[in-house]
Amino acid sequence: MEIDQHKSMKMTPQRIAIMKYLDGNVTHPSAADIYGSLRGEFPTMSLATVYNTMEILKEQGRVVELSIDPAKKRFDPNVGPHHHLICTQCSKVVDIFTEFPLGLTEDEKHGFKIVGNHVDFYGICGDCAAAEKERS
Amino acid sequence: MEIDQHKSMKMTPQRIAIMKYLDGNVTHPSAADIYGSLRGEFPTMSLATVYNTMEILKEQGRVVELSIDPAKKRFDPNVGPHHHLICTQCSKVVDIFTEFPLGLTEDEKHGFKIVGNHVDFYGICGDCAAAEKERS
DNA sequence: TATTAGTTGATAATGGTTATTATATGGAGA
DNA sequence: TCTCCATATAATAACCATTATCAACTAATA
Repeated sequence: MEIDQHKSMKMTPQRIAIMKYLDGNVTHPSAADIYGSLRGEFPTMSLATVYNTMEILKEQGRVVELSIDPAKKRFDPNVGPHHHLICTQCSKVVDIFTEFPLGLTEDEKHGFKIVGNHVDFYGICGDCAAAEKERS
Repeated sequence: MEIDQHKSMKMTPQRIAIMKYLDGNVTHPSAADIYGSLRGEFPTMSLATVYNTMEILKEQGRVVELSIDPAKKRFDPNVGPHHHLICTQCSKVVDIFTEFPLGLTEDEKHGFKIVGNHVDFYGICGDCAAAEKERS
């Protein structure tokens, strides 16, 4: 994520820290994750600042909001086309960059003007599988 | 949806009504949608009963919970393999039954044991496109 | 019909997100 | 560099979907 000047976005230490945190981050953090990671550096930072900043980054297309986790929003600084592997136990999300042929006929589009697509794979991640084996 | 006896599920008028409402329903309703649609018939019904019933139907595999809408959970009584067309403006969700080749190599699985997948297409539905044209 | 385990409905509690607002400040212009 | 003000921050209240609690009720079985 380019941490440069941007039209109508005043750069503050908090925003710079959030953008640095997101740059190259592949953990798909929630607002609380971001907040928690930056509290050490900015003890007075508010969760509202995180949400506010994410909203702006979203509008600028520098971040994508994911609906992957039913419990909370998660954010993805990788805005290029890619797909996700989701652990149904621990909610871990891993990026995959495989491309799939996802063409639809006009009929299959049901009158929609398609602008994008996304593939989610569900499964059990290695860590959770190991933990399960451990318990048995 | 078969509205028959089911192991460890006591059939009540409320549950029967919810299951009838879901049977063949393609609107991917939220708990509030279901509640609102049945209030006329059951003025005393509680939202808690809807959530409780959906939880049981989910456990029984008669319904799938969707994370498509960041604002609320939505439910899909169609538990067979299919994909979704999602309107980014009105959140309408339309089913499509096209099958795509979605194989992953072992490397691409990143240690996950894959159990399923789902393709979401994003776009503007016909109604929203028409409404937009109207305004301009 | 009597029994009882499971369900309902009312409502409180929870947790994530959004709104509000007084105070502080980044950054453009003097 | 200094001033000024539009905008951001932080604290916290409000909001809303979901979950938890529990006393009263009831479907299912004997």
